[in-house]
Amino acid sequence: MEKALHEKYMAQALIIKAMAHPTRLLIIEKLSKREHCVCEFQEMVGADMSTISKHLLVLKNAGIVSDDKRGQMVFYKLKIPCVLKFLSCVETALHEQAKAHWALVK
Amino acid sequence: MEKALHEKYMAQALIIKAMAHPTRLLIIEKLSKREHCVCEFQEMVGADMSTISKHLLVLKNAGIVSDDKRGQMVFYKLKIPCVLKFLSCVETALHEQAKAHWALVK
DNA sequence: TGGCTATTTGGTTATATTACCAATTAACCA
DNA sequence: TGGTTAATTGGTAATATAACCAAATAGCCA
Repeated sequence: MEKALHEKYMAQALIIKAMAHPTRLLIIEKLSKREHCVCEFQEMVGADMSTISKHLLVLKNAGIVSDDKRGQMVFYKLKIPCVLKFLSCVETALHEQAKAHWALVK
Repeated sequence: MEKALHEKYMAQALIIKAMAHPTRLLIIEKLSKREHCVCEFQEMVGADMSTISKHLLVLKNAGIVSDDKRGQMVFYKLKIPCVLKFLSCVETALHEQAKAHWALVK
């Protein structure tokens, strides 16, 4: 593959890879409604806070979320709302798959 | 996290993870124009054919592409075209990031 | 049938990702 | 100041991913 082209796909993959984890998808979906602090995600997910913090770092490094420290809490918000359209595409695909699977079973 | 919710995010992540690789992004983009056989991708990417074949398997397992054997060749085509909208979202985000970075440098 | 081509599968190794725990940093308040 | 809370960072171990080579499969044609 040509170098410039490869770098384009690398950059795209970086953003997409950042989304490719169940916990991070939950985070993105929650942030689409309103901003949240780290502790809120910890309650929702039930993992160690350091784990949540690292997931948020991945999203931040990819440019998907931004952070804002207020007092001792850090609030995160969604920077690229268009990723949600993609999630609905994925949801549709999953429904199609379920339907196709069901048709085979019958 | 509640079990049903976690499974929803797991299923979504499976599809997204399948996209999260430079070679597979190239494949998706090429397939958005027309179907291609494995050997065409090998030429474009320059990797071992077994590597390409495995990338295509990942996309197929995720339900993103379908395959069709005709003669000794296998043709792949895109099953979920809406993933392309997402790629344009990602492209826009990358441009924004580049702009923001440029503003800092100036 | 035997050889040629396209593709897949199996195996191995190197690298990346993720989760947890422990330690650190930073802000707040008594 | 000292203690408490929110969050991040560093370290480690388990697991997943990706690349290549070699071998197997399947279709074609002489």
